[in-house]
Amino acid sequence: MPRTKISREDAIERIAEEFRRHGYAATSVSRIAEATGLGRASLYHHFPGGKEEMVREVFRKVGEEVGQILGLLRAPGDPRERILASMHAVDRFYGGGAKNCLLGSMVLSGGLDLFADELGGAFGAWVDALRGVLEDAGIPSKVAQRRAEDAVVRLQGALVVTRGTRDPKFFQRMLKELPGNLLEEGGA
Amino acid sequence: MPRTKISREDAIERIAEEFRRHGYAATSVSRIAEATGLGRASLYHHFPGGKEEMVREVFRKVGEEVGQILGLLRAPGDPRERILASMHAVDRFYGGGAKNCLLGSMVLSGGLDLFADELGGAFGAWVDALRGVLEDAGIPSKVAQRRAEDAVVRLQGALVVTRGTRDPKFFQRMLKELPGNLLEEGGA
DNA sequence: GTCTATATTTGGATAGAC
DNA sequence: GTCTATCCAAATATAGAC
Repeated sequence: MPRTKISREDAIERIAEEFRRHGYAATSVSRIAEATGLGRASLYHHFPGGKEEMVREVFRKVGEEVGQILGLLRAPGDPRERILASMHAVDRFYGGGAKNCLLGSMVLSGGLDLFADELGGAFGAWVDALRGVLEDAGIPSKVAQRRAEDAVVRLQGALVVTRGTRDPKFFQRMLKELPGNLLEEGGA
Repeated sequence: MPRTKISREDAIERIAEEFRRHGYAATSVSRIAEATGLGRASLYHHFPGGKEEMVREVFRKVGEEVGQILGLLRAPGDPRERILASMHAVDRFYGGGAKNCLLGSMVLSGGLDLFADELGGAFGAWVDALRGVLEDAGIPSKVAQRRAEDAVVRLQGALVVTRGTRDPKFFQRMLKELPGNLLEEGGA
């Protein structure tokens, strides 16, 4: 049998799910121990910095995954195809709406004070990548910026409402309509 | 001088602000004591049920305020005027984007388990009131429902992003554009 | 109604055996 | 790497004097 019951990356993945579900403050180390099956003391062996190191590692891992999605937007190729590919990735990333957004959770759960800069930067990275692909589609920079911001707002809102109502339709619909909203001919 | 330093309703208002800012789990009774100037033991005198009663009272009060706003939507009169009046009220209610949505906070901060039904119902009440005013404006029921849901999603998203980026423009813009989005001629 | 003091529990974190 | 035991701080909550 393996030395460790669970790999570090798998543990971080489970910890991430706890933070997404319950927010920063409500996620106790005991809870994390249960979720990972690792025992409190073992957790401190793997993450000597305690809860703060755990959440930092979660940010790092989630950041990498988001980076993959943004990479799809930045890749060469037809803008519409890039957007559709990224939407597909977003769907998987959020488990079809079942998973919360870590950013949103942290914003509303006491984690904001600790990670204010990271949070602001993450929202900005999304907007920048979306604006870039829209510019590639020939959309003027100012319009592209506005639509990109609107898309991020809708994504966040759909996740919150989906979770609050426990009805995934809000997330699913938003995902389906976003490409059209982003690329439409109209002025706004 | 008055018997009490602060009225019950004023205290609840301040407690609400703490829950909005920090979420349920991160809002300690000590923090509430500071925010209200009431002292921990006094708080338990006013709210024998402790933290849970405090948050219930907050829900009740915020619910009343939201009821006022929804009343503007349900009132007789020109639909556009009713929407504009409610948007103005929403602006005040959220302090121009400075105040978080209690619903959103509770959804992501450990309060969800305790108040799942209330939360779902509150989102539904918003959608129903908005759909009603749009139907009064002659918009078909199905389209009205969809636009109403979209408006609630945008509102929640704008509040999250505004708070995460500490830039009120997301909220302000959403508020300004919502009446047009709701009433536009187009198909969606 | 408010205060001091305190009981009780939980959470974060560490030490040291294995 | 994991475990038991433990420390310490903070949090919820209560008792009782004023």
